[in-house]
Amino acid sequence: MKANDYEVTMDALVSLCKRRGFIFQTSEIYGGINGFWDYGPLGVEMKRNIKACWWKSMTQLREDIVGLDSSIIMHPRVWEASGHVGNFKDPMLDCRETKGRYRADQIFVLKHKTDDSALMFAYHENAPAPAEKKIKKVAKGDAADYAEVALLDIPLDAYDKLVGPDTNEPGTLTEPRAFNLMFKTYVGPVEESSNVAYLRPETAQGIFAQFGNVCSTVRNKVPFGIAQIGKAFRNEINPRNYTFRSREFEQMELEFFIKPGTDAEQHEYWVTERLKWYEKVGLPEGRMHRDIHEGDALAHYASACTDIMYDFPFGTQELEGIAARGNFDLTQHQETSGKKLEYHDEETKERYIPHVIEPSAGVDRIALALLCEAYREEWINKETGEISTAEVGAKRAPEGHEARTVLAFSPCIAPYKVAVLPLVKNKEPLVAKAREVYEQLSKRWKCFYDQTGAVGRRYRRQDEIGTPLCVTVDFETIEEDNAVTIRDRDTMKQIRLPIAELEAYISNIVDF
RNA sequence: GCGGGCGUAGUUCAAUGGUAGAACCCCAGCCUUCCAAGCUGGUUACGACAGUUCGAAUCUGUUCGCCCGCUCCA
Repeated sequence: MKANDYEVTMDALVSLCKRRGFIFQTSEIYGGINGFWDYGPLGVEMKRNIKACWWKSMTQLREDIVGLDSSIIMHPRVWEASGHVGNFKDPMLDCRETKGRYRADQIFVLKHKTDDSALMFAYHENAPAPAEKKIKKVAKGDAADYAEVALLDIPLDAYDKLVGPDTNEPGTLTEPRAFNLMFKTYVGPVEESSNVAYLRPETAQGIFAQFGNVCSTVRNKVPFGIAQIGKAFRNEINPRNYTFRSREFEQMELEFFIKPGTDAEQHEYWVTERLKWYEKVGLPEGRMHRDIHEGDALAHYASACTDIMYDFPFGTQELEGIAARGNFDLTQHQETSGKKLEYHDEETKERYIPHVIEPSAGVDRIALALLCEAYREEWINKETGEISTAEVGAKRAPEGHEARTVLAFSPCIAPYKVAVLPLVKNKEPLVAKAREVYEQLSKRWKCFYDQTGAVGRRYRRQDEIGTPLCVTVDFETIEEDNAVTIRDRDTMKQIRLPIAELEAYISNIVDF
C-alpha cells in the first residue's frame, strides 16, 4: 500500500477526532497556539493504551529492562554534555528571490582563489555541479580558479557578491540566523542568565544521567535496558500535519546497554523487535518501512540508524528512530560530570563504558498513525448486510446501502473495550441487568454504558469510536438463559454467550 | 520564518453593507424485542482586536489559527 491509496482524507479524520473527543486544538477558546494539542476523553484513553502496551512489552514481559521517570528540567550541563546547547540549533538563511530556505551548514561556496571582488557561487553540499556551470555562464570564468569554502566562513559584507544555490543573481541571500530549538526557562523567580534551564528536547538524557544510580540499585547485567516515557519539547520552526510535528510531544525511549562489538546484531534485533510491536498494536507490515541511514545522514558517533516509517495520508513519515549510538552519550556525561559511568563485567573482569541501542518512538505520531490506519468508511447493503469499502470521495451511499464510519482499532488500543446496552430502556429489568453487567466489566476494562435511542444507532456510535465489542442485554437474558449477545465491530456479527463466560471471552480479545 | 489559500453552530453548507438560516450530530420526552426508524421540544456559530459606516459575517488593517509549497523532524 502506498500513502495515496488511503480512503481517508486528513480532513475527515481531523473532523472525527474533534467530534468524538480524540484531539482538540489546545486552548482553543483563545484561538489556539501553533504546535500544541490536547487529547480529549477518548484520545487520552487511546494514548494511555499505546503507552501501556509499550511499557508492558518493555518492562513486564522481559526481565532485562527496568523503567525510569526522570524530570523534565535537568541540570543545564546535561545539555552541554549531550551537545544540545552547542548543536541543537540550525542556522538558516533564505533566498529573497526564490523564497527557498537553506540550512547554512549544508551550503558551500565556490570562491575565486585570488580575486576577492569576483562573484561567489553557493551550492548544496556535495552537489557543486550547478555552481561550476554558473562560473562558466555567469562569471565567464574557469572552475579551476575557484576553491570550496563553507558558507558560514563567508563574511556578511560579502553576501552582495554571493549567488544563491537556485538563482543566477547575486545578493539574494539573507544572513544566516540561529534557531535554538530548546525551550528556555529560569529556575527560581529571578530571571537572570545564571538561572537558565531548558525543557528537555528528548527523554534519553535523563536515562544516561541516571545510568550510575540505576546500575548500582538493580544489579542488572549487560545487556540490559532502561525505559522511559515522558514529555519532551522542541521549538520547531514550523509544526505541520496535524499532531505529527508538535512543539510539546511525548516520547517512549529505551536505552539498551550492550557489550561493545555487539552493536550491529543488537541493532538489527531491536529493529525487528519494534516492527513486531507495531504490527501487534495495529500497523500492518504493508504500510511500515525501514529507512536505513547511511553516510552523511548518520550522526558521527552512530554506527547505525534505522527509522521506522509509516505511510501517512500526507506521506511516508518517521514514527521511531533506532540508533546504535556507541558509547557517545555516557562518555560525554562522564567527561562533563567527572563521574565514572563504567560498567564492571563480573564474568570477564573487564571495566568498560557500554554501548547503547536507542529505540526512540513518538507517542503522538503512533497515535496519529493508528487513527489513520483505523479510519474507514463502509457501505452496508440493507438487504444482505454485506459490508463493502466506500468509494473514495463519494458523498452518499448508493441506493439500497447505508454508510458506516468505523475506527477499526486493534482491541488493545481502543479507548473503550466494551459497550453494554440494554435492548430497550423503558423496561426496568433489562436496564437493571445491563447496569449489573456494566459494573462487573468496568472493574476490569474501560466500558461504555448506553441506553439512548435505538440499539442500531448505539452500535454505530460505538463503531465510530472504535469499541471492539458490544454486549446487549435482551429479554431472553432475564427471562430464559442469563446470556447476552456480543456484537463484533468489524463483522457486525453476533454470538450469544452466558454472562458467566463473558470476562474470559473479552479478555482473550482485548488484553495486550 | 517566507510565499499562496482559507476562517459562519460539534460537522457540512447558506445568507445583496440592513432580523445570522438549514441539514446531520447532540440533549430531553414519547415510542421502540438487534444495526444511524418515527413524533415533539431544546442547546449551540460569524477566530480575535481595531478602523470605515447611521449600520459590518460582508469593506480595510493588524493579529491568531488551519491547509498547501519551501524548510525541518521524535
